[in-house]
Amino acid sequence: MSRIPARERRRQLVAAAFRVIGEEGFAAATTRRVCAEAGAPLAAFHYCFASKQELLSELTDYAMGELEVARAGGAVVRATVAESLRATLRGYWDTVEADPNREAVLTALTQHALGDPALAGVARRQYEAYHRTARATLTEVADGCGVRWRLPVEQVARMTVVVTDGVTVAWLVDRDSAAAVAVLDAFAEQLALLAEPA
Amino acid sequence: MSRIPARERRRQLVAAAFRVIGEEGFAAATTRRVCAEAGAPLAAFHYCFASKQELLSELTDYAMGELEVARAGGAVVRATVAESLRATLRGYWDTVEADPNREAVLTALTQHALGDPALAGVARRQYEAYHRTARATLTEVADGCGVRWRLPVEQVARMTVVVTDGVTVAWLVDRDSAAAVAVLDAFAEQLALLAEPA
DNA sequence: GTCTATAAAGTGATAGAC
DNA sequence: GTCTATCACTTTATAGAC
Repeated sequence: MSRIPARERRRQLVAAAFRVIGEEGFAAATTRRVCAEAGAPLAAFHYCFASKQELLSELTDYAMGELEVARAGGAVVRATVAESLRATLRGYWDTVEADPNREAVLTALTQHALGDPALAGVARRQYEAYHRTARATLTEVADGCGVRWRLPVEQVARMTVVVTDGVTVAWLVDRDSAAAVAVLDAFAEQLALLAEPA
Repeated sequence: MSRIPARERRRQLVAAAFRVIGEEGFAAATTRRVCAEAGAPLAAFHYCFASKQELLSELTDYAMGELEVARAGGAVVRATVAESLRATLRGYWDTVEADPNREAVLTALTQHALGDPALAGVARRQYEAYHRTARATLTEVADGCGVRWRLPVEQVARMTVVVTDGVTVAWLVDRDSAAAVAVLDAFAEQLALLAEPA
């Protein structure tokens, strides 16, 4: 019938798993459910992936890639550091609200990886990517505003990841957007105090 | 054989589920695995609980109770607000490091509840409890130090939950205790700036 | 109340026809 | 390569002996 290349099938299945987990949670992502979502027969699964774990591993890469696309142009430079940080964090927030499922998938993957020793490295790589992104963005903002961080940028980056991650999870639970933005704005002001003229 | 009251059996099974999820992740918590962990036969499960979901619901209450016990005497009052907040947050952190599995279970339950509409209320209640606890602790600290919060205490509480939750998840992933404490200390200083003389 | 044994449904993974 | 049909196993949940 439809002669779809395996490469393309893989992509479809990963994207389908992404949607299923985002909308119905990790437990719903059975091979059957994923194949149905992709419009593929069940058997397609195992001639595209050696195992379900292989799909999950590729899914993590895919989700991180989606993240990188969404976060592109992360740093925003304005007149002051405080304003720049606020705009940057609001930019982050727009990417969350634009696609909440992506965040739900990422937190689900983290959680799953925590329980599975075979995937422990996956969660670590995920957070290292978060930290790397935050570090780059913070450096860009500081450079653009002609300031430097009073603390090691690694530490400021971790604070930022902690806050964005925490805000996101809290929002996934109660969907209180106003509260989320208020926290991010307050954090932007506090972060600005950690900068000094270069 | 062992004539154990159902009430006690329930307690044992909930505690067993708690341990299994904490150590091996949510997916490992099958009825079999939980019963084995509790030293109970498989059939014990269904004359203690109508369904697995009933256990999970009770488990959430149990975990929240454990949390309340661990966090008892949360507020610490010292000479200054900054010192008080730092001591209080470090007290929080001690409870995390003393029993990391409790936190792992709570994040796993949150994650699971996010995907299951039938349990959406569970996650919300969980976070409401977090916010309530944070609000009470922050109020206690402010009163003890003779200051008041510049922002509505609800917002300061949400900031605190965001940070503690974020720090905890990041630590569950990479177990970097020094980084966790550094973030909490920095946050304590920043929070102190949100207080003014009463 | 307590257990062994088993049912009924769902799971990841394959065999084998086309 | 692609699919139908099915395997081997695990899951939640029950029956029925003691």
